[in-house]
Amino acid sequence: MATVSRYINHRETVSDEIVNRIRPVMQELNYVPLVAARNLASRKTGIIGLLSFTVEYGFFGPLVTGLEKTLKENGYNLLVATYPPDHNDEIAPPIGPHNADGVVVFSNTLSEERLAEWYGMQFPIVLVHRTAPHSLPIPCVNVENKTASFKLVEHLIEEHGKKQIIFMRPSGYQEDAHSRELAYKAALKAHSIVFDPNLIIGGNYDQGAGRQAMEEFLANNPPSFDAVFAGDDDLAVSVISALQNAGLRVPEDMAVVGFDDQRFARLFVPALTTVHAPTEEVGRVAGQQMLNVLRGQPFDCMTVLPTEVVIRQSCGCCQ
Amino acid sequence: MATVSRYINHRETVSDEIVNRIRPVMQELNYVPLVAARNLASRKTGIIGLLSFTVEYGFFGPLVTGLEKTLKENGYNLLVATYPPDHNDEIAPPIGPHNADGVVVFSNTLSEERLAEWYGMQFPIVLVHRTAPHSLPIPCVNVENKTASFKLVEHLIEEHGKKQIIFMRPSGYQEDAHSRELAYKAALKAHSIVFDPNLIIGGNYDQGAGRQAMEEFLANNPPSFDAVFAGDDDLAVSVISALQNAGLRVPEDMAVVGFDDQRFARLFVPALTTVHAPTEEVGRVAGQQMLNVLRGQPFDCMTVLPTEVVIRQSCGCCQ
DNA sequence: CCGGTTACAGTAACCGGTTACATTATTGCA
DNA sequence: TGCAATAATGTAACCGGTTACTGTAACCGG
Repeated sequence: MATVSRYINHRETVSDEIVNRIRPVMQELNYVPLVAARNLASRKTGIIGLLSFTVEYGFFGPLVTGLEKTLKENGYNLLVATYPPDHNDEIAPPIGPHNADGVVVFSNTLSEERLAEWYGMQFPIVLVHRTAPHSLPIPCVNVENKTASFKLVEHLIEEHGKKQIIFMRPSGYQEDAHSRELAYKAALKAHSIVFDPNLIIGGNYDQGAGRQAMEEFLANNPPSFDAVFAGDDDLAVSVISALQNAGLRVPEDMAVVGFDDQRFARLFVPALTTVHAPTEEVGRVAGQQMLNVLRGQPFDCMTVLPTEVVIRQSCGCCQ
Repeated sequence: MATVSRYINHRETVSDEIVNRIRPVMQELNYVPLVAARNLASRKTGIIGLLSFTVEYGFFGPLVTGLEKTLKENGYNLLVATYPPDHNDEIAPPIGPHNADGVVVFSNTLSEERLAEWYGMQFPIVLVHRTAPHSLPIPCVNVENKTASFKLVEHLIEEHGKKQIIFMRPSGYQEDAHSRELAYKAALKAHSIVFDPNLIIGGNYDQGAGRQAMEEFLANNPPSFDAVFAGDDDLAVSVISALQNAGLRVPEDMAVVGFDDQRFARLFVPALTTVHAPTEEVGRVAGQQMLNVLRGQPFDCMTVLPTEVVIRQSCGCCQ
């Protein structure tokens, strides 16, 4: 038994003779080791969890692609669970030390106490699009939000002479969104534009309902703005839809820009001016950092992947 | 030990006295049963797998939402793995009897032999967007493709006088696409339009590259068509993009319709005329059928969820 | 030729629960 | 009151691997 185990796991050398004895029998019996038994004995599950605040966001697909690829190549499976904002973190999360070897967290719902608890028991964690508390040296993978957002807003101001720019907060309002908002304010300030708090809208809407936010805003305000910086592309698209419904032309009357450069961004009409975020790469890097932690190898506490402003048509360029 | 186990699993009645003795200790010890141990002893994993040919498709998010919700409510976790067409089904799939209690299959890559093998060993399977071989009475969950597609094409013919309608095959070319194509041909026939095989294009392109397919087609052919039925909304959007790039207006010069009614469909400009497919419901039903199989309860071998034609602008209506 | 190392194979404890079965306490009824 | 039936709890085998440790044979240099 032990020898077969050693053979299967390639842990120690097994003589050719024995191998030749084992292999045909395995074939014949169609033998596949029972994962549960290995798990119990080895105290490992071969599973990495992904705790995500949603799976609907356009971001999710590429993230999983990158993550799953990296993990699968290294013998791990991916367990997926949503952990939406309304989830109660008092009760144990669906994925944790009891059923996984590590968890990638893409959710603000998981409390810092829980993170600290897991960190304390040496349970591997990787955060994506979220920063760890200072006291916890765990890997975080983010995209560069500020510089790109700053440049994007600057583009609206400098190239298109926009002065009254709305910032629309994405629903869920993750950390990313906050950084983008800060950069937006910084860009205004750098160009001596007074920040108007009334021009920050959204934040508490369901997915895809940037349209609703925009419609409500239009209903209550005369169009006292000339551009919209939507916190992500999903939002940008629905904002454009709302504006056009209201009889405004994009980009002629109103510039709209987004963030993420999701798949449809280049296909939309008008093609979205946005910021390209390397989402699949986020997944790959998160997977790699997780592997590093699992193997006790050094890892980066903070990875910031580069982003790039992509100028297309929705800002008014390239007509 | 046994009593604690019984208490935790609520399998048999445990006296209040013992419960009051167990509970505080569990609290104090922060006790969480080790899943691997329960798995080994109970010969169950509490995990349902999802084998999907891709996770990028717009379909994926809602499917997972519905599936995960149903499963989580019943104490199961969701293990996700891609099983793309280039995957070799000779080697054991990443998810199977060795590490899950059942698998939801959304991929053509998993061979019928494998299905038969699993069925033979009583391993629960649910197929989504795929039909089981006749010999295997396992649950399949599909959406109604034919009637809706027929009506959609009929709409193009009757309301908009279209006669040369392209059908664009989605990449991957799942069963759904085939049904839609058949319905397309049927609709042509019903209106005495001769089917032109040159008007079937696409099928082998990467995601989002309906644009490429369209561009190639345009390059080789003068626009000898007046409408496009794209096999799904992803494709429809990229087709529209390609047409507009080529100087054609949609819907004035060319009608384009899709299938799925993905989230962005109503937001796109022009808003997509398409067929609404209840994707999240597919996930829920698939989850429910899986539960039925797991519990030995009766299940439906074929569920066809209703779809509905949604007329918007890309066909030429509602201008 | 011998003691010591090396390479491999075998043995059995162990991982942490579940569950069949045995045991004890309680209840119901003649 | 006594005995069978029932309910609650305890005991220990078992799930199927991994791995520390033991045993054995081949190999090595002196």
